[in-house]
Amino acid sequence: MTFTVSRDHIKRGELARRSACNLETIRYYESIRLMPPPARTKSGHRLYSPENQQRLRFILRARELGFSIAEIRSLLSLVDSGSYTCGEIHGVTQDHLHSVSKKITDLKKLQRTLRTISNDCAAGDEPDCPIVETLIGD
Amino acid sequence: MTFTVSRDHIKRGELARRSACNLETIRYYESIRLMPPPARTKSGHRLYSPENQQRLRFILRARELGFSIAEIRSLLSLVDSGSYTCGEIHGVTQDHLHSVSKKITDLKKLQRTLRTISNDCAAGDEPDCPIVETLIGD
DNA sequence: ATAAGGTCTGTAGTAACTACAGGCTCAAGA
DNA sequence: TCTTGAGCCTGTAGTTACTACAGACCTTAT
Repeated sequence: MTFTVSRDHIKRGELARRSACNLETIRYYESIRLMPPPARTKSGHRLYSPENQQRLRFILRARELGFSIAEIRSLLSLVDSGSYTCGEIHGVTQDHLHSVSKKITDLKKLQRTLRTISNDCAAGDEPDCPIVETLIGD
Repeated sequence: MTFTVSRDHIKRGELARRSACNLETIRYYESIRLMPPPARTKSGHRLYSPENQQRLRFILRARELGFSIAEIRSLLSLVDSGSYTCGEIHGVTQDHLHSVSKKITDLKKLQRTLRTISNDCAAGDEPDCPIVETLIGD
């Protein structure tokens, strides 16, 4: 068993390097219980099993897709339960997709407003600026 | 002068109400020096002058346009200098506009990816989910 | 006079990390 | 073997832009 451990298990720095994740982030995920407490060497260094490594990859991929920690926690607890359905996972994904779509809508509105007020401005050397007028208001 | 003060000046609660701003946010803006330290009553209650009120409106409008505190600080210091040009204000606005546009681009890419993986999923009662497969990876 | 509500200060909490400081431990070269 | 530099450990503070208390004081109306 110890043989297996020393063969497959890697330390935090190596895990960070392989997964292109910040070193401290791994410890952070452990502190918020997204990652389980890993095995340790006699002197206290963390040792990550292949399962640990796969779990971190899962988290990082979900993060790249913009899932929040709370959403990742939902996804993980579904997967951890061992009896999730496609529909449950799909639900979490759809919720996230809707929030992304809403953000896009909001930002586009902002973009239009900014373009409008920016176009009103000649961007010259004049000391009066219509953008400032807009911000000061009536 | 004291006459003018008691007539035009309002307290924090009233300012919050009139500007539809959270009460604590006003104090926060003072703490980070976006708002100047206002006059006080003898017993220490804050009294906001019309200029103070205008400044808060400026900040809130800029915030609605998505400007960060740092950007609002830039805008305000330009205005405070008394000798800003249209071009300078336009520059800050354009920078912000570009960051908004970039966020939209990034979110759209995310949206496409999420739609793709979401569409791969039948969302049924099956225990195998292609979304999970994607997240676990190879 | 008293009760209710407004204001004061300082501090802690939010999301999701990131970056230290100060102290061990480990591995490789002289 | 000794040393030295890299890596790892813990705990804590900083980031953004607020928001929400607690406990004390002030103000206003009845």
